Amino acid sequence: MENEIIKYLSKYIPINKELEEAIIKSGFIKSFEKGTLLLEEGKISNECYFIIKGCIRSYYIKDGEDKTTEFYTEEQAVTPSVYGKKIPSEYYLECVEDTIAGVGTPELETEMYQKFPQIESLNHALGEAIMAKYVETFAEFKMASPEERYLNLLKSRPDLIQRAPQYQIASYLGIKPESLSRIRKRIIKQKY
Amino acid sequence: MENEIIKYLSKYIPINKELEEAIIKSGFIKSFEKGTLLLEEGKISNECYFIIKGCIRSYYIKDGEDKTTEFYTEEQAVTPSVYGKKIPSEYYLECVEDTIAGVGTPELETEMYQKFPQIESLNHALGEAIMAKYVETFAEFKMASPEERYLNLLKSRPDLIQRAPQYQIASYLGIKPESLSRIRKRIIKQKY
DNA sequence: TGTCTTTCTTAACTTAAGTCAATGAACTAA
DNA sequence: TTAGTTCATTGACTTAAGTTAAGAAAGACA
Repeated sequence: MENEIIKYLSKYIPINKELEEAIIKSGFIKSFEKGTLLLEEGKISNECYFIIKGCIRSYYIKDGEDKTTEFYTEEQAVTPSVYGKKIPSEYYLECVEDTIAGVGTPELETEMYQKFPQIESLNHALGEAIMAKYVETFAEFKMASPEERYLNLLKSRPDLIQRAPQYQIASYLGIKPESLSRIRKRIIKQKY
Repeated sequence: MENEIIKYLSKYIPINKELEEAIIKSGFIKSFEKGTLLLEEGKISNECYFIIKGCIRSYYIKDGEDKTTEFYTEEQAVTPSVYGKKIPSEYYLECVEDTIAGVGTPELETEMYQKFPQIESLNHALGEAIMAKYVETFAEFKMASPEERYLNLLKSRPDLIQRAPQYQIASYLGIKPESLSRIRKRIIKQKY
């Protein structure tokens, strides 16, 4: 499993043996059971995650309802907005499946930046790429109707629809579960 | 006007005289008339902007309609998703008002990073803060109804409603101009 | 295997957004 | 100042999402 993360990172920067060993030996790769809460509302966060295998979602509880705002899957980084700060989180992070992830802390980060300054450049470049993609996702979301959003999701992340329950997908699309159910019905009808 | 940008940057990193002068002398601060297209669909982008005064919006033209996806105002950075890459843009950038902005290029960035490595750390920290805020904005958008989105905007960026025409605000909120008009009417009624 | 719980679907009804078309208001430019 | 344009509002109508409630299907677990 360490191999996967090395393979992924080497897409972005050259990784030599020394760096590779440092990453593996740091022992920062952990596994979590489905349903594990990695972060809760009101709690402080000192960990960020890089998913090697599995799925994590972020959700708010608003008006008693569970509102999923993001799904993170393989090769995605999960950085709580309050990570490393001393303010309480407004949302939850939950493992949707059994999940294996690299776990980062501010201390580990600082240590790694000092030993391997190239990592800060990597993080910078990576961050910009993620930001650009995210801005695009938001734009698409705004421009689309609920039905179009579902069709977009089917194209861009078809696996998600299998991996997460429908009521979570619904709030992720900004609609109610009943509406998603009807949208699915409508789409199937139109096909035949 | 150079003062404003120095004042802003010094919120994030200490800026000494030498760095301050380098920024000012680089002559990268320019002004644009209202209506100026800073980027067009299909064109390559080699510039990013930091707004000192004014307002820039990004919009797509989809199904013949103008869809505003973002408004950028004072102290915000505008980095086209294709900035510095050799792929054509999918959207437009337009000055909503007369605008004064710092204009960056990949060359200038590289030069500055070499002369003042602290800038890369600044950019990294800044980028993370912007990302965190953006993720939150997206989450709020998903959880809110069109009416709530408008009320949120009234609270968070009341100036925008004065500065940009309503049809642009409407698509920014993910709705049609007619609906925004009715939402406004509804809100006024409820007040009295 | 059968029970309990959670999730999904369906139906009837309400509410609000989309659409189309017309009018009114505000802004531009000759 | 007026004619032309763009933008905002309104009305009538259509469509789809929200709401509430009930029942079916699927999963979890003893």
